[in-house]
Amino acid sequence: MENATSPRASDIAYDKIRQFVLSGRAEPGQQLTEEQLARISGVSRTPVREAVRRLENELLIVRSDSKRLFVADWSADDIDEMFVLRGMLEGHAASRAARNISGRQIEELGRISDLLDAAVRCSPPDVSEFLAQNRRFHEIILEAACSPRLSAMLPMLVEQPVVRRTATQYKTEELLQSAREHRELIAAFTARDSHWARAVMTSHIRRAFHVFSSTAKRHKEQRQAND
Amino acid sequence: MENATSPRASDIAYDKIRQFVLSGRAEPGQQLTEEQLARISGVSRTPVREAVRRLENELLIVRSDSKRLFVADWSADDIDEMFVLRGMLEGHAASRAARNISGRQIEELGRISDLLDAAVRCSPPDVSEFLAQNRRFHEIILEAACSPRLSAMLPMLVEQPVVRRTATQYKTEELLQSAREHRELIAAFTARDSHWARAVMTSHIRRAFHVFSSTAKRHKEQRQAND
DNA sequence: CGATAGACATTTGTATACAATACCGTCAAG
DNA sequence: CTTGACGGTATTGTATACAAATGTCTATCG
Repeated sequence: MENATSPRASDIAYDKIRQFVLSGRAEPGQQLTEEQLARISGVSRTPVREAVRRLENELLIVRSDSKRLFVADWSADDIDEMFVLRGMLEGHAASRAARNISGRQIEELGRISDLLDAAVRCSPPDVSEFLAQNRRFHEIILEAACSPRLSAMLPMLVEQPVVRRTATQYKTEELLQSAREHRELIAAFTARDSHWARAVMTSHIRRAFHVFSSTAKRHKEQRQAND
Repeated sequence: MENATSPRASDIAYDKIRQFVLSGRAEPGQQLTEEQLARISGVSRTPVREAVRRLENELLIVRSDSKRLFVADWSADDIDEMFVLRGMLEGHAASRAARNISGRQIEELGRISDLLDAAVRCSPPDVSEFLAQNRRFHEIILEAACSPRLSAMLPMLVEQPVVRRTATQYKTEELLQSAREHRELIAAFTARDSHWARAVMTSHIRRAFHVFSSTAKRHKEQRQAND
């Protein structure tokens, strides 16, 4: 089990800075100084630097030509590609998971799937609960995939702002479809069918992309209409 | 006094430690202490820690249950998967590159390809030169792919020991085939055919995998025969 | 004899001070 | 005006000292 409240100052810094960036309190492109981040997270610059390294690796923070820190700013192309890569890698993870997953893990996925259904079925749908369980679901698959490399690479493709923006825009029918896909994944795992699992997962991510990009477009149009 | 130029100490540490690990002076699974690494790289522990973070991210170094450092030890499955992921990601990079690559970059690839041919054709083939130019070739494609994410992820899949072990085992015919594939990639880029580029690249990596795994097997048999 | 608590040694984590470097406004020369 | 050199200021980089934690060994008790 993971320890959420880690005593390491560098982990505290990581969480706080990540939160700071993802919550939107920091503008994309804005400069960040180590000292400012140290103040925000309540520790000294040393652990902040370690945290920044990690965030930099996830491309949430970028370093300028020389060493100054800025909040990352993603282009439309960046986001498109994130989904493409996620499709490939999560598809691969699902494929591996289908070969390695334990009965216990499949049961766990079933329980989570029940919670997902519950979150969708109440009215209004509990999107935040849906997101939390969705994340757990994907984490278990990643774990079952038994690949340190995937575990290292996927976090940089599953940035919260995109995830959140996607799911908060789901209509109920879309959430239901998503829940159905989770069920189908479980079926593929139960059958130990790696091709099936890969295909379902790829399509799952791909659909999320289209939901995302259509709502992003709608948003943009609304912004332009307000000017 | 150590260095005429003044690159960052953390970069020096990164290079030295990486070298130390990859050169085989460090046994897989061996423990590394920060102080030892500081001695090796001639800087203090602070930059060493930053270097270690990077190497840890590339999975060249791993952290134990609690925070002690060890030289990574790859299983056969790890290596298999590295090649699978490389195939996917480099294939994707080639696909993107086919859409974005500039004329200048294609010319550059042509020049490198000439050097590759030259390295293969002399006798005995200059494997080390081949490797260097091969790396440049792939770097240019990665650059042309214009994807910070790919640029961040691929380094953790292209670990020198595997690359070196693969290429040093190439027979001349295999090197020639590799050079031919590079030419075909250039053709695909010139035609701006992203599907072609992806297919050639995927097959290129896949073939490297089989060369690698067959020679690894041969090595293992020889070792067993010696016992 | 085995288990275990506790002291000691080793290693990692953090804060701070100071050094090196990059940025930016100012001013002088062309 | 533009340009380029200069210097002050802000920011990052490094070393060191010390704190916290982890591992290990031994002595003692059951």
